[in-house]
Amino acid sequence: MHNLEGKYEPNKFEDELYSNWEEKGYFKPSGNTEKGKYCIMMPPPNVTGKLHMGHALDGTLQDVLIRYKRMQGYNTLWVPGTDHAAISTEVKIVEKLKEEGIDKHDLGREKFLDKAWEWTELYGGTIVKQQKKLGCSADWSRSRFTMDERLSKAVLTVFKKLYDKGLIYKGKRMINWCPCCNTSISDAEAIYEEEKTHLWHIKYKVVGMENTYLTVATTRPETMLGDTAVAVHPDDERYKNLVGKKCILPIMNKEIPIIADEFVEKEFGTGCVKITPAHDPNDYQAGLKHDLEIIEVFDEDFKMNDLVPEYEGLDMYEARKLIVEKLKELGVLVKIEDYTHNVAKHDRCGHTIEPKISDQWFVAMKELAKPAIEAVKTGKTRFVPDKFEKTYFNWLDNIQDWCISRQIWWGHQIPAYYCDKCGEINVDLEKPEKCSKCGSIELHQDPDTLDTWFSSALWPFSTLGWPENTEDFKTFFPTDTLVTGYDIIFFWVVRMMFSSLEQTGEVPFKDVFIHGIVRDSQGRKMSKSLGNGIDPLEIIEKYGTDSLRYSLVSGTSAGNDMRFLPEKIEAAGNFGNKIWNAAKFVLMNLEDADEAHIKSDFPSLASDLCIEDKWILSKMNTLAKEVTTNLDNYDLGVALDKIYTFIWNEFCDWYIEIVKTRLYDKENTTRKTAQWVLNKVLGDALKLLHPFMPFVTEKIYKELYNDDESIMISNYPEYNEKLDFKVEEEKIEQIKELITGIRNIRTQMNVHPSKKSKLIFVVKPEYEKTIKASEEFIKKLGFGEEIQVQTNKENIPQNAVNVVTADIEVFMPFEDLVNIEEERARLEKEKEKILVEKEKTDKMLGNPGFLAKAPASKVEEEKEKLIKFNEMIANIEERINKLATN
RNA sequence: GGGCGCAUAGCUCAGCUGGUAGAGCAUCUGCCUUACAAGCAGGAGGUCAUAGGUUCGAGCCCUAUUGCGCCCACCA
Repeated sequence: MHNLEGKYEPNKFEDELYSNWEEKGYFKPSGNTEKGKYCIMMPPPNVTGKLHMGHALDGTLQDVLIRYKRMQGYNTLWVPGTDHAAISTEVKIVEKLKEEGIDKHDLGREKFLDKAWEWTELYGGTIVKQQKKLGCSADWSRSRFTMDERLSKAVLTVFKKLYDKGLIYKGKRMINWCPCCNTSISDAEAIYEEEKTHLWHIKYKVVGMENTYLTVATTRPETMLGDTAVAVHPDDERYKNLVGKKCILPIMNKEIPIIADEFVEKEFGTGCVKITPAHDPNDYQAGLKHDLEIIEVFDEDFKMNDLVPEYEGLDMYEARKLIVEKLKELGVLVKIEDYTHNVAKHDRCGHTIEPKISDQWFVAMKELAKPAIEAVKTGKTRFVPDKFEKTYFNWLDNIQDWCISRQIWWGHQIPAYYCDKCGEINVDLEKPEKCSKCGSIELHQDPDTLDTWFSSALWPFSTLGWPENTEDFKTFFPTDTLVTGYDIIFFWVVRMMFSSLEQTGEVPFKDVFIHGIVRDSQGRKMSKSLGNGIDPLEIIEKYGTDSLRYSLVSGTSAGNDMRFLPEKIEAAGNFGNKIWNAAKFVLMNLEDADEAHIKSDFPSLASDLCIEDKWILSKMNTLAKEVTTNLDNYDLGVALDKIYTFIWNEFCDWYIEIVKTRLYDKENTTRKTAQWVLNKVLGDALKLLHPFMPFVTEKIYKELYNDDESIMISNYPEYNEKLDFKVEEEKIEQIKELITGIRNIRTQMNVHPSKKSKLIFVVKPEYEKTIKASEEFIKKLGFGEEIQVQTNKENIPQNAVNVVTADIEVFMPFEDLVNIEEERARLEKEKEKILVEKEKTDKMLGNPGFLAKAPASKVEEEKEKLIKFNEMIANIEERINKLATN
């Protein structure tokens, strides 16, 4: 007796199956080295994060791949883990402390970090539990965290190596500063948003010239206090004579030079730019170039400093207001224009980023980028789909040095120790005993921490134990596939590439399988602020994990965004239900089966196979081949849709219906064979489907094979030449076509299902046997009460309607078929349809170019088609003529 | 400003190296047929954005145009 009772209710068995897999240790590498290894590193989610649709998609794709490879016999490893997510975690903790009325700085670094670890331990398990709920078959025993001791060691090692090589340096640069998080951030962390503001036009008087002014346009009048020049384009005729002179900076009443620089756009505004080297990246560059003084107008908190006592301590917007007032008063404000421009925001907190000159640590990118570009150009690492190579190159070709220091506490503290005496920087994994230069023991560590991506950049090898040459590292590195969204190619993929090449000399992964973003039903990004996010766990709760996974993969293609539609989940659930019921049917009919026979190999049965058995076996065989190809090419959506079609539209709709007559007849000699085929085909179908829908397939598999073995470590179906039955396939396809035709006519004629008719088959001699062998199921599916097979057209009743396929003609006599005209019309329509098809073939064959240049097989195919069309048309015409004579 | 992508059935999307356009949902008709009404059977619905070009043959390759989207740069 099987246990597939009642309806398909995934939530009743999914969790239990998962625990079982985990207990059995199926997620760990098998250690079998015969077929080679296959390794994926899971992109580590934020340790305190919650599973969202993006994770669900990413996790599902990886799980499909890893389960597929595992079943194929590869020594598979999928390493999971979490990321400390420096700034975003620190922000969360600061907020939480604030709720408790505690200020970060009052608490102090040590205690703050204690709190952070507490927090990490408290919430760190959440996302892991959710990933398990998703069915992820990752090796949790190898789970890593970016702040683990071993991973931290890798981080410090890399830092020191790069520093010793001169690829990490410290310097004063203009960097992005987030006034909200009070830290520097990298270019990649800045996102741009359009914002409405104004352009203030201010005139500066030129020194030594009566009534001559330069008018500058600015979006930030408050920074004018720090202006140290006005720039014009060197070719700008309007101002050529003024270059080299000075003008007077209003309010400050000081003379600043008028300089010429090509970065100035003549067409923009007035063609004059005020230069504030301290607060604008371009101005900073100009300042360096022209050796201008750098005057800051803000203090550390971005309040006005004491440059002008009147404004000291004001917030920049208040200061702006007052300064604009003042300019008006002075009569130098020419006009105020509405203006929209892009403003840089911090991707974590959304606060406007300020350019700031600051002492920071950088990774010099130029040299590191070269091998990373080369590795993709030579195909050592390839992107799927390959269009993302362009994105990758585009980023690397224009790469700037990477600012890696952050003024926060949660993260890897920079292993640089300053000598209090001589100022020497000592970089080492641990605090040196004394300064390497002067020998002083007065050393203090740089308080800054590293950008969170610095540690994730090492993920593919640090998780395997590097810099130690561990067994895992030797076995699994370089990894095989990285699965990630296109939105983090810059952040992560690029950085893993150059880090791995620099540290290990090898690419971190062979394939980068890129997916898109999961959007809502209206095509919008899911976001907290919009509140349009769909919680994957709610979907799982309601429809089961398999349904979620199905809907995330079906009908999708690599690299493209997808919309998450509720209807799709429904469809997925229906599919689960369909499989469930099909399995129930099979199990029911296998209850009295001879187990040894069911499990026997194919060859001993070959002679017993009926034509429909061969058809479905052959179909399954082809499917296994195609799905394997598709999965190897990362066409997961295509593979899944093929499996779906096979299970539903071939196996359920046809094969099961066909074999019912054999199964229900206990005396039937081929009954046992039908049982064998059902068992075999369902089993193989489950295996093909398992990577996508692991739970329902496992549940059924266990019932079907009635043993302890898991489908997840069973052998993935492989193409087998012996199961290739092209001829039988073709014959059944034609019978299917015929049955469909019969049903079609019956529907058109409004014949109730309960009314049967005699079916007279007129066939070519080679089909006589086939039809006779298929008599029972044709009768059942074609509503026949009796089947008559003949090779000529004698004795066909006058009141019969007919269906024509290439090789077979079927007549259905209906005593009460009254309207000859209707039947004629139907036949004419039928003929029209075929004529349309035939015309296309005629056209191709009538084309000398086609005959000359198309492949021979294609031409043959067309010729055969033409013959078939002609026969079918002749048949129909004959019928029409017969009707006429009546 | 630079780069990339998309436009296919009412909707959401597939469509492998060019060879007579597919799915799900929605829709229409008929069925509670002993696995499944979350189902079965049968339909209807597409000049593959537009205009050229290459080819015997173009949804697919090339060029231009239109519309939409994304990424990078950041002109004050």
